[in-house]
Amino acid sequence: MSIESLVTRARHICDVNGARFTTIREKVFRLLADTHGGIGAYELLEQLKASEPAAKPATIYRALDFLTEQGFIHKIESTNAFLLCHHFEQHHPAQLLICDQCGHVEELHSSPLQQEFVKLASEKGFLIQRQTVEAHGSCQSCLKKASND
Amino acid sequence: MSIESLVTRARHICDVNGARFTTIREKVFRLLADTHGGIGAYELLEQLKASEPAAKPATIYRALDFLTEQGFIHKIESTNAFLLCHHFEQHHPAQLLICDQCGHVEELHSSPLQQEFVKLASEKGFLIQRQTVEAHGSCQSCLKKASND
DNA sequence: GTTTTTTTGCTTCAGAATAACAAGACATTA
DNA sequence: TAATGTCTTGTTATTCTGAAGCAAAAAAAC
Repeated sequence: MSIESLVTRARHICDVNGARFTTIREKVFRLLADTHGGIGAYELLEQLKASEPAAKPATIYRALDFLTEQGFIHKIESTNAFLLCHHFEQHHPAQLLICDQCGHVEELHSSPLQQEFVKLASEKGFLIQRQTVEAHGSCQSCLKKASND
Repeated sequence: MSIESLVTRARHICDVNGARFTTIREKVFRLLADTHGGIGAYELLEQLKASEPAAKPATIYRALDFLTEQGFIHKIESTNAFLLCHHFEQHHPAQLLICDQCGHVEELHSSPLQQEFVKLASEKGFLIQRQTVEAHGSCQSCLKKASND
């Protein structure tokens, strides 16, 4: 999936939603798209400053808020990082597998897990509005590397 | 479950582990036990200062680190808060239901959900070492209240 | 073309967490 | 019990994360 294609899709969704995909928002979107794993707000800010020297923390956080509202990104709560979602056509809960060795993050959308969680909550009379499901550990390629040592 | 009973159990586990349940650690433990939901480190610090005026952020964070190592508390990643666990005899992954209305947090330990997550990860070749499973929404009693309006 | 809404610029501040080093308390064992 | 080593706490500073508030600018609506 090329960055340009992601940008085009994002722009289209903004049009539909009557939201404005401004220059700054697009730049932050592209920076996120260039990142293979999650990236912190302040690291994003450093990168944004290359083309927007006046950028301040509020600049980034406002862009991140916007991108979150549009469903373009997920926040990784356990690391305070942000991750571009590649399937943002509809909002969806996700499960994240975060590799502590290489930093790679894999995004999953398991219905069984999702349903199990909702069911579990409803048994307690709890209505889920949003959720955070994250695992830390080792990804396949890091496990392979480790076993070769 | 009374606070004294929790303290006794915690002290016993520390003895077994050869860890020291010092005054400060016990005080922080008790403050956590007095809280019905999660509580932030700095709010905890404010409360601790009542009996330990010299306490500083490091005081709290060190105590929290210790209590985490012993398995006495969970961190709520999505709110940067800490929660006393009432079943700390063995370390275990937990699922948290966090009510955004009243702040109540319910801790669950569902094996099916747990197993589903591990299975899902292993299908991707991912080995889970620790996890964060949190839901935000409305608890039963808040839903009931809302329906009476 | 004026008004209204949204976005951005800018400063400040609050909350969260760690680093580094000194000082004190505790445990060990000689 | 005195000396030693380890663990815990005191203290200061600093970094990271995130939000609040208000003015200026840009875009949309009328």
